[in-house]
Amino acid sequence: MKRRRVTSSAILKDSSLSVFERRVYEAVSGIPRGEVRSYAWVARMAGSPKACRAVGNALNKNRYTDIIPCHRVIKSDGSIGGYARGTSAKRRMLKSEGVDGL
DNA sequence: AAGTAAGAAATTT
DNA sequence: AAATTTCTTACTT
Repeated sequence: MKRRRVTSSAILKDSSLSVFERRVYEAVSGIPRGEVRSYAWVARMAGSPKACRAVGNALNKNRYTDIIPCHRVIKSDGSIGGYARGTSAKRRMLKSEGVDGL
Protein backbone atom coordinates (compact mmCIF):
# COMPACT_ATOMS: atom_id res chain seq x y z
CA MET A 1 0.00 0.00 0.00
CA LYS A 2 1.03 3.36 -0.77
CA ARG A 3 2.23 4.94 2.32
CA ARG A 4 0.69 8.31 1.93
CA ARG A 5 3.33 10.66 3.13
CA VAL A 6 1.89 12.48 6.08
CA THR A 7 2.24 16.18 5.65
CA SER A 8 1.56 19.22 7.73
CA SER A 9 -1.71 19.52 5.91
CA ALA A 10 -2.73 16.27 7.50
CA ILE A 11 -2.16 17.87 10.82
CA LEU A 12 -4.69 20.53 10.10
CA LYS A 13 -7.13 17.87 8.96
CA ASP A 14 -6.47 15.57 11.86
CA SER A 15 -8.01 14.87 14.41
CA SER A 16 -7.91 14.31 18.07
CA LEU A 17 -5.14 16.78 18.52
CA SER A 18 -5.65 19.58 20.94
CA VAL A 19 -5.51 23.17 19.88
CA PHE A 20 -2.14 23.62 21.44
CA GLU A 21 -0.65 20.64 19.69
CA ARG A 22 -1.96 21.73 16.34
CA ARG A 23 -0.37 25.13 16.75
CA VAL A 24 2.89 23.57 17.79
CA TYR A 25 2.98 21.20 14.85
CA GLU A 26 2.17 23.91 12.42
CA ALA A 27 4.80 26.22 13.79
CA VAL A 28 7.53 23.61 13.93
CA SER A 29 6.76 22.23 10.51
CA GLY A 30 7.28 25.73 9.16
CA ILE A 31 10.90 25.82 10.20
CA PRO A 32 13.09 25.85 7.08
CA ARG A 33 15.87 23.32 6.73
CA GLY A 34 19.17 24.43 8.11
CA GLU A 35 17.65 26.63 10.77
CA VAL A 36 16.72 26.02 14.35
CA ARG A 37 14.18 27.56 16.62
CA SER A 38 13.82 27.49 20.38
CA TYR A 39 11.03 25.93 22.37
CA ALA A 40 10.10 29.39 23.50
CA TRP A 41 9.71 30.40 19.87
CA VAL A 42 7.30 27.57 19.23
CA ALA A 43 5.55 28.18 22.50
CA ARG A 44 5.01 31.77 21.60
CA MET A 45 3.63 30.75 18.24
CA ALA A 46 1.34 28.38 20.03
CA GLY A 47 -0.05 31.26 22.03
CA SER A 48 1.73 30.74 25.33
CA PRO A 49 5.34 31.92 25.61
CA LYS A 50 5.89 29.84 28.70
CA ALA A 51 4.52 26.60 27.40
CA CYS A 52 7.96 25.49 26.28
CA ARG A 53 7.50 22.30 28.27
CA ALA A 54 4.13 21.61 26.84
CA VAL A 55 5.68 21.94 23.39
CA GLY A 56 8.19 19.22 24.09
CA ASN A 57 5.43 17.08 25.47
CA ALA A 58 3.30 17.47 22.38
CA LEU A 59 6.15 16.39 20.13
CA ASN A 60 7.22 13.48 22.25
CA LYS A 61 3.86 12.02 23.13
CA ASN A 62 2.54 12.16 19.63
CA ARG A 63 5.61 10.92 17.79
CA TYR A 64 4.92 13.14 14.86
CA THR A 65 8.62 13.17 14.24
CA ASP A 66 8.05 11.99 10.68
CA ILE A 67 6.13 15.03 9.66
CA ILE A 68 7.59 17.57 12.02
CA PRO A 69 11.25 18.55 12.15
CA CYS A 70 11.29 18.48 15.90
CA HIS A 71 15.05 18.05 15.66
CA ARG A 72 15.19 21.68 14.58
CA VAL A 73 13.76 22.72 17.91
CA ILE A 74 16.40 23.26 20.55
CA LYS A 75 16.69 25.06 23.84
CA SER A 76 17.09 28.80 24.00
CA ASP A 77 20.53 28.36 25.48
CA GLY A 78 21.67 26.69 22.32
CA SER A 79 21.70 23.31 23.99
CA ILE A 80 20.46 20.39 22.01
CA GLY A 81 17.54 19.73 24.32
CA GLY A 82 15.97 16.33 23.89
CA TYR A 83 14.55 14.08 21.23
CA ALA A 84 12.06 11.24 21.22
CA ARG A 85 14.46 9.04 19.24
CA GLY A 86 17.60 9.98 21.05
CA THR A 87 19.46 13.22 21.27
CA SER A 88 22.28 11.74 19.24
CA ALA A 89 20.09 11.53 16.17
CA LYS A 90 18.92 15.07 16.69
CA ARG A 91 22.43 16.40 17.01
CA ARG A 92 23.51 14.53 13.92
CA MET A 93 20.61 15.91 11.93
CA LEU A 94 21.35 19.46 12.92
CA LYS A 95 24.96 19.06 12.05
CA SER A 96 23.96 17.54 8.75
CA GLU A 97 21.86 20.58 8.03
CA GLY A 98 24.69 22.94 8.68
CA VAL A 99 23.82 24.13 12.14
CA ASP A 100 26.84 25.27 14.08
CA GLY A 101 27.43 25.25 17.78
CA LEU A 102 27.10 21.54 18.18
C1' DA B 1 -14.84 14.39 36.97
C1' DA B 2 -11.00 15.83 40.20
C1' DG B 3 -6.39 15.30 41.72
C1' DT B 4 -1.60 14.01 41.14
C1' DA B 5 2.67 13.18 38.45
C1' DA B 6 5.80 13.94 34.81
C1' DG B 7 7.83 16.09 30.70
C1' DA B 8 12.55 17.32 25.34
C1' DA B 9 12.16 24.36 28.94
C1' DA B 10 12.47 29.22 30.53
C1' DT B 11 13.14 32.55 33.85
C1' DT B 12 14.84 34.29 38.12
C1' DT B 13 17.86 34.33 42.05
C1' DA C 1 23.88 25.86 39.36
C1' DA C 2 19.43 25.53 42.18
C1' DA C 3 14.87 26.69 42.78
C1' DT C 4 10.65 28.29 40.95
C1' DT C 5 7.36 28.99 37.31
C1' DT C 6 4.51 27.49 33.55
C1' DC C 7 1.39 24.47 30.33
C1' DT C 8 -0.31 20.29 28.66
C1' DT C 9 -0.95 15.29 28.57
C1' DA C 10 -1.45 10.85 30.99
C1' DC C 11 -2.48 8.17 34.94
C1' DT C 12 -4.99 7.27 39.28
C1' DT C 13 -8.74 7.62 42.39
